[in-house]
Amino acid sequence: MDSKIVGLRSKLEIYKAGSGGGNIADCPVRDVIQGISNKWSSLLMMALAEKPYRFGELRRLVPDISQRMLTQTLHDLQRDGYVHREVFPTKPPSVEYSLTDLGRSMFGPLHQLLQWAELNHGAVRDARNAFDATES
Amino acid sequence: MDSKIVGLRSKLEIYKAGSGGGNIADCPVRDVIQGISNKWSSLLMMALAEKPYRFGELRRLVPDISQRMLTQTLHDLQRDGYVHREVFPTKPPSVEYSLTDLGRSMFGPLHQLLQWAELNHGAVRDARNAFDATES
DNA sequence: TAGTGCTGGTCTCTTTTTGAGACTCATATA
DNA sequence: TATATGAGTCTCAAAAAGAGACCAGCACTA
Repeated sequence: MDSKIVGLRSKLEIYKAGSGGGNIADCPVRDVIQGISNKWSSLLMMALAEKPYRFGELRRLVPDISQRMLTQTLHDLQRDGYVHREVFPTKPPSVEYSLTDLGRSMFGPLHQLLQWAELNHGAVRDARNAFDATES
Repeated sequence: MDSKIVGLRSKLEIYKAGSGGGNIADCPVRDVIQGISNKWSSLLMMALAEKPYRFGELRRLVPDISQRMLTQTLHDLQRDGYVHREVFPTKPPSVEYSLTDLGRSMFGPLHQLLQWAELNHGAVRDARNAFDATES
């Protein structure tokens, strides 16, 4: 590993880190990122960072997610260790989803990104409008 | 961890911010996040954060992206104002992609998330293994 | 007692998105 | 003449996502 001065170190090495031969295609960091870089993950993480929610509550909170994708995204987040799923023996049984410690840990940096988006969505919208105006 | 001061305010409000009636479905923050929460955006942002690259260089750098998705993702990143595209009149003409100021600004928080992934991919892998062991 | 609603899903079908790979075009080199 | 190059586009197949019906068990209502 040609790790030089930290600041000059290729940022791509983060993606390559641990992948032995340096093949960027099968890299653990990329694997982790792709688990949370999909349409619904960050939205559900944000909801659950506020407080635990039940399945139906999440569905009402995010009206445009399909039941199928809600099930699947929660399942994936649970599998990656970000979300805890607990069944309560009510009638009918209810299921509560909450963040794990790992999930809260990951939400830290994710939250920074969300705040950036909150501060800069105007700039992004302007860039889109400018781009769309010149391309046509 | 991410609690006290900011935590009293509903984190969901970031997603709702600016959407008037509070409908989470058409929210500018969500719109921005979904522009960068896809399979290839963060990977290309990371590459371009290192230095500008040409189209073919990016393709070789990320061997498992299709030419079609590379074109499209770069186009989307350019439209959102993160990436600058410059054509040089060589023969055949070459095209260089680089981050804009907005892109570099966004890469700050994104980089934090990537570093989290670098530090914690072991924990995520362990969680996956544990989950896969118990579900079967 | 039959009907209705609640829960958290699954199943199937259709539409959208992505991937694989051939093709373009003008030039340069073998 | 044949082939390579750079930056894409085009077409077709495969995968993923969306829409919406359906399921089970129990409680409440008519």
